[in-house]
Parts: sequence; structure tokens; C-alpha cells
Amino acid sequence: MKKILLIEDEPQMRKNLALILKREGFAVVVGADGSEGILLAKRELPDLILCDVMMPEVDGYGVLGALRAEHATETIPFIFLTAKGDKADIRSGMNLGADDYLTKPVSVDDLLAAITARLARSSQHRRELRPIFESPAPLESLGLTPREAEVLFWVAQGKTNAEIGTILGAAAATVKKHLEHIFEKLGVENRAGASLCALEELARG
Amino acid sequence: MKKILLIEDEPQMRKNLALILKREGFAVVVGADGSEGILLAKRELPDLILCDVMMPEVDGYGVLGALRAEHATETIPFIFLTAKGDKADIRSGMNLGADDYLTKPVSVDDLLAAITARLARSSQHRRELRPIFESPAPLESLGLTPREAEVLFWVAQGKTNAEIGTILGAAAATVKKHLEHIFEKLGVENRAGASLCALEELARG
DNA sequence: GCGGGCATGCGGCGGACGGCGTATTTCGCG
DNA sequence: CGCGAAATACGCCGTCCGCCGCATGCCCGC
Repeated sequence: MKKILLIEDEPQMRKNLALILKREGFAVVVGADGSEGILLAKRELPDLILCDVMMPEVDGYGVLGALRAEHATETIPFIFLTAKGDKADIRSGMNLGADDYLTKPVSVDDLLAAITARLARSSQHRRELRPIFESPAPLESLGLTPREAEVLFWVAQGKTNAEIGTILGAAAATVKKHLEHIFEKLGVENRAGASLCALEELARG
Repeated sequence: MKKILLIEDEPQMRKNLALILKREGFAVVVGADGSEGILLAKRELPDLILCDVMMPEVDGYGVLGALRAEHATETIPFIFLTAKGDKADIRSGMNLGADDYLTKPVSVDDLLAAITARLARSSQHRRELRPIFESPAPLESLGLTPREAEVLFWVAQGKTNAEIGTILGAAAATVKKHLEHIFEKLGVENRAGASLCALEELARG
């Protein structure tokens, strides 16, 4: 049975989510704030962590950073829970090595889909491709608009269109559209080629 | 109507191929050796070039190199015609910027498929993804077998599975199988991630 | 000689991707 | 104010990708 650590400071939300997860047959461990979450993560070594971003004292980024810094916990799939509108913050979160994020209010389906997707992927431990870029800005020198640069930025981290849509708070269709323009501008045919262009640019700039 | 330049020193082969192409409604220009081919390419600026590899004096590589060195001709799709068994040579040819190659004897279907595919793609000029690597060998230090290294080598140049199959003289299915192993070994999920690992290795080694 | 790693091949499946068309909203610049 | 570029979004469609299982042949080392 898979063990999930839920870190959420708001009592009602915590209760609801825990209930949902238990009903799905997960073993659920709950932490009420960042510090407790970190302790629990290290002790329980859960299969996956759901963590609120906005918490007093140690926030979600703090938790993620702490866990990614230690060997025992660095590969545990980590999903952020955030309120709508934190989009800007999300990017740094993803850069720290978060695997996904969900915007509250969360639909049960989305929650379970994200969890099962992550559990499936993490069964084979993945390598961290990170942090090649600090910011998408340099990519604009390839003739891209700021938004296109952001898309390419994430493409070059190996993200899928759907993931990028989630990160940027746009529809996957929009990401595809941006990608069309990017391919056109870079003269490549697919995301792999675009990634390579991005890296070239990085190496040059 | 699309204009195709055919460079082939063997008279019978030249005649046959020209006939096939004409019957398909292409305007065909023929050159009997490398030097003539280069001249014709510059003068006629064809939409696509079919070029034999083995020719006296200036061979296929010479032609390709000459055309890629000049602005007017550098983006013309270039397809090699080679005899079975030249596989090793092909790789350097592809690195020079060839778009495809066909092994003689060529089936009419393969020939036309390759041509139409190339014409379709070249309608929007593509960027040459730099020859980043000289040889696949360094990639073996990632724990890959020689063959897997070769596959990754081409993946990192933005090639598609089918293209890689053609280059290595293996079935596309085999390339996919190698890729499965590569993903496993590198701990990534897709070709983009694998490319990045390859470049990382390159930068380090 | 027998196991095990390697290379090769095939086929199927579902999902992701890429191309294309279309349309609306937003925003900056003249 | 109005134009145009950028960003957003949706749908269709064919292809490529990634995953899985299976099978064969080779060669090397124990």
C-alpha cells in the first residue's frame, strides 16, 4: 500500500484531503505545518508528498528545499497544493524539483490523477535534469516572445505540453500553439530540436 | 513543378532514375559526376538533389560539402544514394547535412516517399542542429552499449526514430527498443531528457 | 555448454505530439 | 482611437513516441 504524506495547515482542508486519500486506499500521514512535514517526511519516507505552498513559518518551498537537500528524501515525488493566482511562484517551485502542482480548490479526479501519474512515473526513479537555466529570459534573444521563451524554457527541461500548461496556467492547446511558433522561428521540427537550440543559445550566451 | 537534380555517374542507373522521376511529374536535371553536379546545382537551384556517393573525382561528400558551403545552395534538401554496406560512411554524410539516404537498389516507392517527405519538410527551411558530437563513443561512459550510444548520438542531433533506423541500417522498431534501454539507464522519460543527459556528458567529458 | 548480456526484429496499444484552421482577448504603439 | 502583434483557446487529424511482450541469434565468460 502506498504511503502519502499530506502537509497542510488549514484544518478543514487537511481533513477533507486525508479522507479522500484514505478512501482510495492510501496510507495517509498528515503534518500541520512545514517543520512537522519535514520531520514526518524523513521519518516516514512516504511514497509521495502533497504539500501546501502557503504555510506560516516554513512554507512549501522550504519543505521542498529541505527534502531535496537530503539523500533519503530527494527523490520522493512532491506535489504542491496552491491557491489560484500563485502562478509566478510556481515556476521557482518547479525549478526546485517539484513534480506537479494542483490549484485549490482541487477536484478529486485531478488529485487522484496527479497522484497516480506521479506514483507510476516514480516507480522507476528518474534523474534530475535540472537546473540548466535560471530564467527563460536569455531565450528571447533567439527571436522569441517572452511567453514563447517561457515555453521553450520548460520544454528544455523535458516537460510535456500538459505539464507546461499547468505550470504557466494556460491550456495545453496554447502551449502547442506557442510551440508551433517556436519551431517556425528556430527552424526545427520537434521539441527535441528546440531543446538543443535552447542549449546552444545557453552555451553561447 | 518541382525540379530535381540527379547526380549519378553510372549511365544505366542515371537513365532509370531520371525516367522514374519524370514519370512522376518532376523536372529532372542530370549530372554525370560530382563536378558537373555542383555546377548544375548552383545554376539550376533545384528543389531537391539526389546524389550518388561513390563517384570518381568528386564524390557525394564532396558535392554535399561544396553545396553546404554556399548560401544559395545550403538549404537544398540533399539525399544520398549509396550501395548497401556503406553504413559507416553514412554517418559522416549525415553530419555534413544530408537529409536522408537511400540504399541501392532503390525501390521506386522508397525513392518517391523519401523525395516527397523531404520536399514537404523543406518547404519551411530548417536549421542545422550543429554537429555537437564527433563520435558516439563518449556516450558509452554513461553506461550505454556501443549501439545504444550510437542511437543516443543521433537522438541528440534531433533525429527521429525512423531516420535513425535508416542511418544505422536497422529497423525503426529496433531503435525504439534501444531507446527503451537508454531511458532506463539514464533515468529519463523521453528523448528530450536523453538528449540533455548526452549534452551534459559531453560538457563534462 | 550454458547462462547472460547484447543486438535485432515484430506487433499492438494508448497517449503525446505537430500541423492547420479559426477565433477571441489583451495590450502597446503610433 | 485603431491597428497589429501577442497570447489564449478549441478542435481535427495523422503521425510519432514510449511501453510492453515476445522471439531469435550471437558471443563471451564461467
